[in-house]
This record gives sequence, C-alpha cells and structure tokens, in this order.
Amino acid sequence: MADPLELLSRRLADAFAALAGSPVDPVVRPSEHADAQVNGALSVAKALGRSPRDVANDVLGRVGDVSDICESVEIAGPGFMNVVFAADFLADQLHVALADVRLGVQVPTRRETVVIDYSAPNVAKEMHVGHLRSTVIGDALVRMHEFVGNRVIRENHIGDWGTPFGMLIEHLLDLGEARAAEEFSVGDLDGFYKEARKKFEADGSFKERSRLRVVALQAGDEETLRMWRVLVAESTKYFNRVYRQLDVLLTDDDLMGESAYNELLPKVVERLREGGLLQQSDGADVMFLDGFTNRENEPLPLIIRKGDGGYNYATTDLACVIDRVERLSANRMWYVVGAPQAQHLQMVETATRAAGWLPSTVEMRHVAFGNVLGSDKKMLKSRSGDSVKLSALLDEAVERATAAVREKNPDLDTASQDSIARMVGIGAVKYADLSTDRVKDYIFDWDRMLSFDGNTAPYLQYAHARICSIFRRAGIERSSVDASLLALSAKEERALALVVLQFDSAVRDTIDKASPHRLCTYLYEVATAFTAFYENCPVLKSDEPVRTSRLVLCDATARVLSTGLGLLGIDAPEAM
RNA sequence: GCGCUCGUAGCUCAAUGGAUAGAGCAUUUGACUACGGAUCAAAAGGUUAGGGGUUCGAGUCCCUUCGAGCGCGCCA
Repeated sequence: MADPLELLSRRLADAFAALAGSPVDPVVRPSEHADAQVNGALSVAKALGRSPRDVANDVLGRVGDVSDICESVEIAGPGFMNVVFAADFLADQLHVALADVRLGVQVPTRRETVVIDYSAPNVAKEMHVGHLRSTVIGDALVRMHEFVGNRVIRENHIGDWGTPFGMLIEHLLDLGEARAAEEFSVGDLDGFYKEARKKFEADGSFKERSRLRVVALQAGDEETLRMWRVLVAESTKYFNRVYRQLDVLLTDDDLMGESAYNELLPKVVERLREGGLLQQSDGADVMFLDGFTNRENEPLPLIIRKGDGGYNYATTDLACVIDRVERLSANRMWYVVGAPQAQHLQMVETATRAAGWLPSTVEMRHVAFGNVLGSDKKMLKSRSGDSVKLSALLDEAVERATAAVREKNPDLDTASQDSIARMVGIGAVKYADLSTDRVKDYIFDWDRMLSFDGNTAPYLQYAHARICSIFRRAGIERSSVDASLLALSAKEERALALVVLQFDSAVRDTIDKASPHRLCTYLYEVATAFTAFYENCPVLKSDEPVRTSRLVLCDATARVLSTGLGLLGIDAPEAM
C-alpha cells in the first residue's frame, strides 16, 4: 500500500474503534487546509453524545505518537483533524512504491475471475460511435483488472445470428462473394447492409428467399453455413482493423458471438421447464418476473422461446450467464453495454438468480454508458445525417493530430511525427470518452479533446514528454537514478509526492466504481501538480543532492503518468 | 401510463454525506532569449432546475414538481 491517507486511516482505526466500541473506518481525504483531513470524529461523537473536538482529542491520546507519519495534527473547525505528513515519511513511501512494478497499487487479497463483455459490433454492419464507448471503456477496465492481477476474460459478444442473416446471405449470393469481400475490405459494410435491407423491403420474392434462408441457416444447412461464415470472417477482419487502429486488446480469441450459444439454447429452456419457471403466454414460453410490468401495467414477460419456436436474445443472454458461471467460473461479470439495455439486463439477472444459475457470490454488473452527442446536443451524426463511421472518425483524429505535430515539431522526421500523431490523436479520442462520467452523455468536440490545456490526453502526454526531455537533456537514464536519494523540502515537491502516492487508491477506486473518469481526474491532478513543481523547482540547474532528488521525483511522476495512461489504453510518447 | 438515467459558472466537465462547491475554455490582468510558452500565475464568474424532508453537516440520501433523454411482448 502506498497511499499515505489510507495508511493514516488504518493507523487511527483502532483508536476510533476503542472509543466508539465498534469498528470505525475513519475517512481521510485530501484537504485544502492541510495534506489531509480526518473526519471520523464527527460521526463517532454523535453516537457517543460527546463533542466532536473532545472525541478527536481522545483519539489522538489513544493513538499515541504519530510523529513518524505526521509532522503535525491539528483539530480544526467542527472537529476535523488536519494532518500534515512528515516529509521523510512521504519520501520513504515513494521510495518503496518506486521499487514496485505496480507503483504501490495494492492487489486484491483473492484473485478474481472477471468476465468483461464489451464492444459487440454486428456482423455486416458498420461500427459507429456507440461501439467506441463500449470498446474504449471495456478495454480500460480490462487493463485495470489485469494490472491488479485478476484473471480477465474478454468477451466480444458480436451480433452474428438472427433473422437479418437470411437477408444478408441472399444479398451475398446476388452480389457474388468476391464482390462482397471487396466491399467489406474497403470498409463499406453499411452499403452492403443497406442494399440488402432495401431489397428486403421492396422485393417480395427476395423477402421470401430470405425467410427460407433463415430456416436453412437454423437447420444447419452446410452451404448456408458456409456463406454465413464468409460474412462473419469478412466482418471480423474489418473489426480487427478498427481494433488495431484504436489500439485495444481485442483479438479473434475473444470472439464469443451470439451463435456460440446456439447449442445451449434448448438446454436453457429444458432447465427452466424442469424448474417449473416457464409459463405460456400468447403461444410463447416466457418467465414472469416480479417487478417488471408493461405499458398496461400488466406483468412483463421475459420471452424465452417465441411463438414460432425460435429463440431470441434473452435466451442467448441466459445461456451466456450459464456459460460464464459454469464453464468460466466467473466471480464477476461486467456488461459494458449502453444504458437503454438496463431493464433487459435486470431481467436477465433476476431470471438467472431465480433459476439458481447465478449465485449471490457472483457479481453481475451493468457498466452502462450514455450517448455521444454532437455540438447540437443530439446524437452525433455525419453531415449526411448518417451515424458516424468509427473508422472515419479515428482517421480524422490522426489527421488532426498529424497537422498539430507537424506544426509544433517540424524538425522531427516524418516517421516519428506519424507515430506521435497516432498516439496523440487516438489518445485524445479515447481520453475524451473516458474522462467524463460514463453514465452521462458527452459532447464530442475535436478542438477541446485535442487541446493542450485542461483535462485532455495531450496535456497529460505533454507533461510526460517534458519529463523525458529533462532526462534526455541531462543524458541520464531514468532507471539509473537512485531512488533512495529522494528528499522533499519545497512545498511543490511535497505536494507532487503526495499526489503521486495516491495512484494506489485512485486505481482501486476506479475499479470499484468501474468509472475510468476517476483515474483521468487523478492523472490530471498529477500533471497539474507536476507543472507547478516544474515552474518552481529547477531540476538540472540545482546542486546535488537536490538535483538527484528531483530527478527521482520526475521519474516517479513520469511512471505514474505513463502507467496510468496505459491503464486507459493510451500511449505516452517520450517526445511530441 | 409505468420505469430507468440525467439536470452544477456563459460553454465543456469534476466533486467518498464533510469546512468557503472545484477545473479547463471563453473574458480581464500579468510572467518569455525558456530544465520544451504545446506553459505558468492571478481576477471575475454559483440560490448545484424549483420546493419540502432526513442529518451535527446535503450537489450527493428520501419525497415532490418541472425539464431533457431513453426503455416498456415475441428485433438484437
């Protein structure tokens, strides 16, 4: 553990508990009045019917000498304890954290198996900004869980099954496979889909062929399956190109499409029937779950098997839960899926808990997110009114970043410029998405996300690049600096060290809440604390031992920035 | 109609139930032959949509009104 605030909380917990007669977790938080503020005394005082300042005094008496951690502790205001940490303590903690690959971030006491369901594009359909959110948020959560040592299973639940495939396969036949592959390879999936849809709506015979084709597909007709595989293969090839462009971890090994659960679906029905959980309604097999009603205020069913005997997505999602719990032994299942799916996922959870498939020890969590909006506060659309293609958006990000890098750093060779522009452009798009509270909608704004001011990827990357520049200029390897020589005296040094040490709790808090923006906010604080230090505390111009000490602090800051950005899936260039 | 989510500075966003609600942009005023000015310092800007309640303490929890978005039976 590295966070001084949490260490202090632990240190005080026993004294609080002894006084209160029950366990207390004293809240220690950053404060503008001191390094940290302890506010456990107020709540304890209420329970004891005593004055908060009295309680605070008592606690300090019981806890004894804290001078190894604190330079001063003052009781202030209505009963807060204002704490200033001892500089040596901060330096020691940082020294220890720097020896750790995780920079002091605690790992869970029990290694967990976390299934993260994210991205989920549809076969033969374009990826758009909605997929951006799921992909980028999911990918960041994957990286964080892996970082703290959990076993992470990525699942890309692509839409590769269902009635549209009759229509798509017939269109594939009409078009010819070579021609279709060509359309897919240039990324014109929407064109393909729209043409198929148009024919389906206009041409009765095509519609009938499509219907028959769905039947053939579900019956396992070999030639039909072969063509279906062509569609899936060409689409995933395209998805992979976008994933590489976006620099996320997803590969073919993570594909777990709807079709993967087909053979489980009859078993789902069977198990529900055996459990007496199925009911008939309008010819369909359904589950009625407490608390869900429809427009007429009647019970709303979860449809397990349609009137025509087919299955739909609810059945697949139930099968998914079974698979993840029973085959993968998941402790946690996180669904990085848009907010509109909330009710559906609640029904799936309620149903699988009722069926006994989802034990209370297994967490099922909807990591919901809002929409990407344009400057008009409506769903982001291209000029033509279509949804924005993700690949086109990412291309534009890199183009814009390239222009900026060429302007700011014209002497750099083109290859380096391109490489940096990619990190900056893609980083800016990801960071813009990750840095706001995911449950809210956010407004997509090129100028803001690519700005070097404010809470943006370029600002953080710039702070990192400046630190690298100091070491370059000094001709010193970052790894060669002796961290034991760290000593903190200037107030900007102390402030920076204190923030850097909170990487530990920032990462864990971000995972707890599945909210990447928390890590973003933290990293922004690191960067601003660094620039304050940078302005006021010369590094290379200082004499020893201050010079080396400040180099240690620079290295620590750079490591937190690059590691933190890495957890968000964003690269930190050494120059830009 | 029922349900879910959201409403914070002119704009874009933060804020574990804790002191005087914080940043960036824009506005105004300062600091440059610089360890990278792609920066920094400062000023100004708020009835946290309105109203009740719980609490020692509410932007945060509860109720309610208003506003915005979304969902609600065989698409996924």
